[in-house]
Amino acid sequence: MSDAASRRITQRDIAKLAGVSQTTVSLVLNNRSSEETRIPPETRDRVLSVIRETGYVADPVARRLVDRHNRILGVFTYEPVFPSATADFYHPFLVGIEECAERLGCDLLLLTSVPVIDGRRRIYHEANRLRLADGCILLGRSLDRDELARLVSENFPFVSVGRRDDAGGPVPYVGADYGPAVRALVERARALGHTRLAYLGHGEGAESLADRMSGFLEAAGDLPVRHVRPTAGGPAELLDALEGVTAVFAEEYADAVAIADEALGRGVSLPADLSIVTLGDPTRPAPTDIDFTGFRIPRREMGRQAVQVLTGLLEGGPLVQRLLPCEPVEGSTLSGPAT
Amino acid sequence: MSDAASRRITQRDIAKLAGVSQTTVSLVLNNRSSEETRIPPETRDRVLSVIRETGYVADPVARRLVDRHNRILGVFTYEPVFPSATADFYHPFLVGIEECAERLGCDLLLLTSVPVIDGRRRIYHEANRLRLADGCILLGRSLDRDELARLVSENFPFVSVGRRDDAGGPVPYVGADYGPAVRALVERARALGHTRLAYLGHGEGAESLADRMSGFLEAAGDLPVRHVRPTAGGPAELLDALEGVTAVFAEEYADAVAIADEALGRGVSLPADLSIVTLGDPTRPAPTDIDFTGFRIPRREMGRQAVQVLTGLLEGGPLVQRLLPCEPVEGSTLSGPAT
DNA sequence: TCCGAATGCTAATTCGCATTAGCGCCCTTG
DNA sequence: CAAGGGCGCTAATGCGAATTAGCATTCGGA
Repeated sequence: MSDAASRRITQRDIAKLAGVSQTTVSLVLNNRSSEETRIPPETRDRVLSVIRETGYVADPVARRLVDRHNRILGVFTYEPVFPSATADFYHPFLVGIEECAERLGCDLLLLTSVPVIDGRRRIYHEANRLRLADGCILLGRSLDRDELARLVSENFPFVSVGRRDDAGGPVPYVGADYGPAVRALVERARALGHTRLAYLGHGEGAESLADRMSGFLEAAGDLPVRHVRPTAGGPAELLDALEGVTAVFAEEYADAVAIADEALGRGVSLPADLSIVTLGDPTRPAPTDIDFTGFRIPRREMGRQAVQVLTGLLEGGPLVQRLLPCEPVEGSTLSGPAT
Repeated sequence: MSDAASRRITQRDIAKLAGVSQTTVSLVLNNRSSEETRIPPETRDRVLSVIRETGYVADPVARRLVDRHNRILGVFTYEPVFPSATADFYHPFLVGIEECAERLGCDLLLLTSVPVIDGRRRIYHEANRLRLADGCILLGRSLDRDELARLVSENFPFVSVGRRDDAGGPVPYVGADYGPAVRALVERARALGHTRLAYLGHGEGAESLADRMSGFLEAAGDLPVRHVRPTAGGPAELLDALEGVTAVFAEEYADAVAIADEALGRGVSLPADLSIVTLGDPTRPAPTDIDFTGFRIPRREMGRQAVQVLTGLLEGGPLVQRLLPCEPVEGSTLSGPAT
């Protein structure tokens, strides 16, 4: 390509054109006329006009090399964002992140180049681009423990979206407060007279799942509870496994839809014969007309606040761990059990 | 903060630890044992093991300073992505862009920090961050002509998503082929017997609007057409302005929804009394249960191909201008006119 | 008239990495 | 034993901007 022709214009070029030194150009650019170094208006104007004519802008890369920060925030998504299945789930987080970054005058570096190793994305690899940013926001249901620990130990500024257990030290996060949200739903079910409850989901593996499960168990108290894992088996098997249960709490929205459809297909009436409660937004597309009772994850707000916490960190602020309340969704799939 | 403690580890540090020079570390890192410079396995292993122990990774910033490119693609969105109104419209483009960037091992820099001046975002301003990326993808309904011209004249590698008129030179783009898509719909309407057609929209201002309009006019031929601009005035006024028309082609999905609702409210039956055709996806949220006849903009594919074209450019490839076909949507709002 | 201070600028260095040129060592060979 | 040549490494330099230290001027005051 036109190497010479399209070479970036540099401060040296400006300097030559204005008949001054590169230093002066830099000084003018940064408005740094202190006691020690002052530039008379004439010179300053001359330089400025050359800059205007040429349309020069400082190379952010070189700048960054010198002052070690560049107002770029990295965004790392653990689960691949494609196919768009999960994209819809992650989008609101990104919207919140972007919104706040915009307000703060930061750009976002989407670390999309991260290679997938052993079925998951890895931050650390030979061409690690993370440090191009001042700090980083980590997104994903389950983050790699070792990588998290390494980030912590290297003292790299980052914030996780979603609560994380300690990883060789406390992990900064902005998460959703699943515990109270789930408890409230379970308590409501109990108040309505349900005594045969089931938890449909893994309930472990990721903090967000464990938090739901523990909220469920707490509120269930000494009530017998059934734990149905949506591993193999289709909707039919799942529904079979729920025989006798009057209220089921579904970790995954899609699972709720699946068993609801299956139940309706069998002539079971909802919620009279079976109450179904969802514990969050769909992470997979799950088309349905049913208005499920449950709660919404404050995704956008989580994104927003994650950015705030991160920039706070960058400015030497404290390590923050914050949980945001989930918004209840009234819905129509929870009622008293048929007597 | 812990300046000294948390200072990045550099090649020099590695060099000291391994008892070699910084040069050697760099050579080992880049596998550059040529005829001239070769590293015996012992030394290489020693260096590598230090690198492994320390977890060193090269600073992408410094690297970029040297080789003048960094596999980062800038993404510049003209319209602010917030509030999420427009976000939903732009999301698919981003998904396509991200998908392709991932495949190519590129990261994406979302230029969110761009200031809004005179009601619109501007690329060129004092803190222009554009050049941090190797090249850039421009997104937005209407791009600023002057800025576009400047990008062209500066020979900065970029690709527009959406067709653009020349701006002091041809503009590389991947756009939607509105002309044929609109023509096909108009022709279908004519074949069904419609003779009183209307175009609801601006039909100018942005290339994408002008393209729709000209497709409309071409296919309308010598038929009288009415042009209704959705400026001031609510749905009622718009519908009034359509008196006597049997088929209306709406530039904006939301406008189609508005007049449809208004028409239904007045007891007009759709499509018997009035056929309504949409010319693209909703750019604003427009909730409706109506299954409009029209077409879909291949947004995701446009994003994907924009990335391909951009990386092509970066590798010295040709300037590409490409239009992708829009996918027809059968829908149920176009039928023969009531006789 | 001469010294010291204020003024207006620049040379030199730094950031972390890549790369070119070339230095010193050892081993061969005539 | 000296010359020649391969081997293994390093010094030096550049990328573009920021910054520190300090060099020339001019000017004011005694």
